[in-house]
Amino acid sequence: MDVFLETVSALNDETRIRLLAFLDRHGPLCVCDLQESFGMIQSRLSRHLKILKDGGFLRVDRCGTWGYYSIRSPLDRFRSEALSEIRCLGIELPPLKKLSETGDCKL
Amino acid sequence: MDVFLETVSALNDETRIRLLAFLDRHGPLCVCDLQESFGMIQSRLSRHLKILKDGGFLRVDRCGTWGYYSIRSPLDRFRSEALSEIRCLGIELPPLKKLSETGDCKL
DNA sequence: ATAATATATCAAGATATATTGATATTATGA
DNA sequence: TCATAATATCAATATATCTTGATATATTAT
Repeated sequence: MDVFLETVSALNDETRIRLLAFLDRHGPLCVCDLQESFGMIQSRLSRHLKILKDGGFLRVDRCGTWGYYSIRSPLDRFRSEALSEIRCLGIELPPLKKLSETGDCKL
Repeated sequence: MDVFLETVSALNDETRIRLLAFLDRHGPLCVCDLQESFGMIQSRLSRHLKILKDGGFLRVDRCGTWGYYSIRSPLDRFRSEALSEIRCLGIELPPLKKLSETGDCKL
């Protein structure tokens, strides 16, 4: 029950749905990229990304001081169905503004 | 986005998850049956049932003064997958205490 | 018509979640 | 080592949701 509720409550926020849609479209991004793209302050993004990660939707690849967030793969049936729903919503997303470089990190 | 959020937030409550599991198991029940089975006050149940109905999970069949709630059928993919998850949670449910009678109503 | 029953809705207080600004942590480069 | 940059966490406030008791609506029985 707790795990399911954690998954559901991760979905229960418009900001997080938009972040999922954005990461689904633009692949691994770090907090500063999202900060620039969405015009949100860093602590807000960091918090929502943690909730999405704990909810089983995202993975993080650390690369020095950068943390690259991306959709976890494979997703289980429920989370994957949730992502399909989100794809079908036709959400308007901001343009990607990428500041970070992957350098020699393997993503 | 609004419809999806309404669906997700309907799932985002332990009481409602238990109600879904209970109605899934025991078929159409009215508020007074659930009140007796769960030992909850009527206004609380009525509110949660409305949220589940608005979220697309339940239907209501009126039968005089009784309102019989049951899982809507067919459910779309996402809601159906959510219900599957709930079935797999192995939630402990209270025993059914049925007060109402369907009489000549067609359920 | 009146009383009794089932349900829905409302208002107030309690609890949870989101947002912000400040601070802490960690890694990189001079 | 020291300064800088990216990220995470904390504390305070704002906002949303849940619970409860009271009231309103609607149907049935007397």
